[in-house]
Amino acid sequence: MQHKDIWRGLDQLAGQHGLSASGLAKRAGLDPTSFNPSKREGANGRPRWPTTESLARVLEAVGAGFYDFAALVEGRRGGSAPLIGFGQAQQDGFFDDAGFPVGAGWDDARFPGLGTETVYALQVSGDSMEPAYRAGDRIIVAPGAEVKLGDRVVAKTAQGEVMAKVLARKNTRIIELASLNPDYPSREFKPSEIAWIARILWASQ
Amino acid sequence: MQHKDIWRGLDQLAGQHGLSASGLAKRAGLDPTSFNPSKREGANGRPRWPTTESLARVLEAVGAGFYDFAALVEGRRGGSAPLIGFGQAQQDGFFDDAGFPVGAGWDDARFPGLGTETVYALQVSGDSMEPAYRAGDRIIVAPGAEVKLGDRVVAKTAQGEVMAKVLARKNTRIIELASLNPDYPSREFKPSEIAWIARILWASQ
DNA sequence: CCTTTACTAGGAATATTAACCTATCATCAA
DNA sequence: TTGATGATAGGTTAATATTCCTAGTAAAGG
Repeated sequence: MQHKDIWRGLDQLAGQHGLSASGLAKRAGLDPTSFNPSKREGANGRPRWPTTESLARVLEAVGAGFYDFAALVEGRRGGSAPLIGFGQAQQDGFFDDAGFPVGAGWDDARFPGLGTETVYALQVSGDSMEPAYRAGDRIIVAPGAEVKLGDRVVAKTAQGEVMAKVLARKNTRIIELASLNPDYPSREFKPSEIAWIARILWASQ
Repeated sequence: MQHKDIWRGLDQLAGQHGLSASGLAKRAGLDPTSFNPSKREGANGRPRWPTTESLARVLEAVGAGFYDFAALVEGRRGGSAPLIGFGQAQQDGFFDDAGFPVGAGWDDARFPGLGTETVYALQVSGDSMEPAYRAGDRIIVAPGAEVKLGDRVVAKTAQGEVMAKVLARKNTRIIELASLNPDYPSREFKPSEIAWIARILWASQ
């Protein structure tokens, strides 16, 4: 996080409420010159950081949350995390001594299902889905997500059976659902025999 | 947002990284006394607000985001979803016609790693981790999470190797990491040969 | 067009936090 | 048990942000 990110967040917050930075400061009971663009860096080029007290006053004045403000500052929504490949993870500089991610080499990856879309979880019992899913595992399912061939899915038949499978084939005449365990045979259905198919996004470990 | 919320957030952030507030300040290159409980209010009772510059340094030092910190400050708890078992899912009344969850029978389940704690993602390449993880899969790892026997973990050796395993045994003399594929043998290490172990929370599907 | 208000730059004074320092107690390792 | 380190309280100094003020330009309204 850079100081200019905070200033940008303040500008965006002001904009969301139809205000200038000056107007935002005024509404918060601060001096209207407080957030002047010219005052965001000192004459020596040193960045000026708005205080958390000023931020709290501003957020109070426009009825916004700190969490919402932080999303503006970071230009991000929920459901993302730093990401690298296993290969890069072998190199120095990606983890601190305690194993936490550090450094600039991490991408920021959005993760499907972890933002605001509707998801639900199903808990596995028994061993009928091993080795893919063990008893007690929880899978996160996104009913609104696009489903492609090869995706792991939860499907419900017209008869009411709910199962976890792999979508092997889907066309106007047939829906083939392969077993998660390749030792078991695929099952084929007519489209009318399937009530819905939803993509599995995540499995707990 | 009150000033004490920010201090609480800082304390929680410190705790997540196994630090005291003093240790957190120190790690951020600030004076270790900066966040002393005694300095959070002035002698006249006026609240003291940490500067955004100090926050930025702290977040940089522990690799956390401003957004994550804001969630701590506001006590926000993301990362939950409706949950039922696969058995219940066979019954009527849990899904609408399009497969979205409906009805009152769903529990609300919190999901580790999907709220505010620090997590990162590693992307799998190649087929060396099948059948547990396929190429392109992403696993979510929580460096601060408690690790128990039987957990799937990412471990880094003192030599720098990073691997995904199952924690089979851990005591003062030996750390045994079992392969995710039971056809492969376990590996045993002296504790000094392991730099860190972090729990895998989720695998993409 | 004129007046008022808003926005912005810039400087000095004021207020507040961080840095620096000292001291004490607690914890950990040898 | 001893010594080193960490955590905490508390005081002083240095650094930094806000407030207050002035002035110019822009925008809005009559």
